[in-house]
Amino acid sequence: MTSRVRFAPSPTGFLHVGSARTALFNWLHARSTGGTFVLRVEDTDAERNRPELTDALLAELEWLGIDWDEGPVFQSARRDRHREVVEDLVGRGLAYLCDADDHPVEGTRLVDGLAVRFRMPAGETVVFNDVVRGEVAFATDDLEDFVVWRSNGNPMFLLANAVDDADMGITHAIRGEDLLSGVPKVLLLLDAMGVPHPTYAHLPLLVNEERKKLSKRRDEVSVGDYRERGFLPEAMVNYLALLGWGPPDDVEIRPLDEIVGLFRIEDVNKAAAFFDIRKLEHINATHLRALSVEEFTDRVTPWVGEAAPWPAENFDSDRFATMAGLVQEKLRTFGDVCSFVDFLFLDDPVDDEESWKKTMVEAPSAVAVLDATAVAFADCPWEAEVLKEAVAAAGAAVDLKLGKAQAPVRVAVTGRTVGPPLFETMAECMERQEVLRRIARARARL
RNA sequence: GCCCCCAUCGUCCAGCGGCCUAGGACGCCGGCCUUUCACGCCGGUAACACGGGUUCGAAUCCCGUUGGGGGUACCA
Repeated sequence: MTSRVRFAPSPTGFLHVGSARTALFNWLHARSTGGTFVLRVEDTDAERNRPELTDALLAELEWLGIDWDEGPVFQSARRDRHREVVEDLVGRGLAYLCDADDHPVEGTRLVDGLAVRFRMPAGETVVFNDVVRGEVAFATDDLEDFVVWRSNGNPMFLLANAVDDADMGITHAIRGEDLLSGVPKVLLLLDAMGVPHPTYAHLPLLVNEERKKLSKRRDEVSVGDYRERGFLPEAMVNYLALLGWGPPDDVEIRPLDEIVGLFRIEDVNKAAAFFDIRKLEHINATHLRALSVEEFTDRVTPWVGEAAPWPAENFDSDRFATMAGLVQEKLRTFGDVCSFVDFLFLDDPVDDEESWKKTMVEAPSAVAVLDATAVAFADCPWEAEVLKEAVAAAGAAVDLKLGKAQAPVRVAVTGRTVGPPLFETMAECMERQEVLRRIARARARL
């Protein structure tokens, strides 16, 4: 039998990184076993359900490259079927009506104002074998009669979940560990319906630095936020795959299709995993460097658009394209790009205080280097190699190697100690007069 | 409170009874390379929670303790 898995998010309007990891592991299992990946939107809570929230969710999945074979199926559209199952349960005495005070009510007709509770059998043990956790057992005596149908005429998610998994032929339910304790109830429902159980695999939770489940309130959990900060989808899924699973050959950074070939749901480990953004950044930077210059330039361009710190009319796409190749290997995320190229499009470079202090105030030779450089730059050929020699000579005159000598020039021209290769940048992207003006501007401040 | 789950470097992953004086990656600390930073390379730091068993032999199996987490809604 070929596997059928499902990702069943509730429509919250954004994709949580934990949900994305769950979706990814389901997808990986489907793709690595030739199975089917079904998308199901669990929107039984009508009050919170809005179509645009689902759209946002699907867009993020698509961005990550997680595609689905069936769906999205909306649970709310299956209400009649859920009701039918509940009525059957009530009819057979396996569930009963109850009022707002939770008092049982005689009768078998589902009416507004009355909820339905499933009758928990006494003295039984529900056992199941979880793919990642092994055998798990619950005593029914520890469980209470639970609501399967709400008094407002909608099914509870446990009921809808059980019915839909059964009807859709789901073979593997792969999801977060926070849902583990709901399993016995679902199993009892499945038994009552007389259908087989899917195989469960409960993934370890993603936690924050306090080892608590990632929360929307205090943690950065939105996949969309990472996208907007300039993370690549291929880096995002690569990192997510590493949370709770590891490749057998220890090669962590690799394309998704390779992971598909290596992934096995039974290799997933049990312990909670900390979402470490520093490692994500490292993986992102590595994927970034692997891009061709053309593709890098193409994909980074949105980050030098509207949000950029310079006047829009100053932007020059040709100069930026030249610069792109020089900064690609230095970025960790696309979001970093402006700080590497802003000096090209700003009327005056930013004056980074730390940089100024270190290379100008605390460097006694700064004045000499700047003056000598200005003289040399005034009428030399405007080529990287020539500019480099000029600064080297200016430095040598005061006993400084090129590394030290270029620092004040770099800060005068770009505003910062950190940036792209200086001489190439000046030769290829800047006018001689502008460079001289900036050197003079810095000189005037000393 | 009750139920369930978890426990290897700061972090993620490897280890599934002997190959472990515990391996890889991120981070961190040195060094090299170098026009800054970054990249790359070299080296270093750092862990089997504790206590009992089982076994010739345990990070690996069992029990307990401690610690952490999740669940306990007419949310999903």
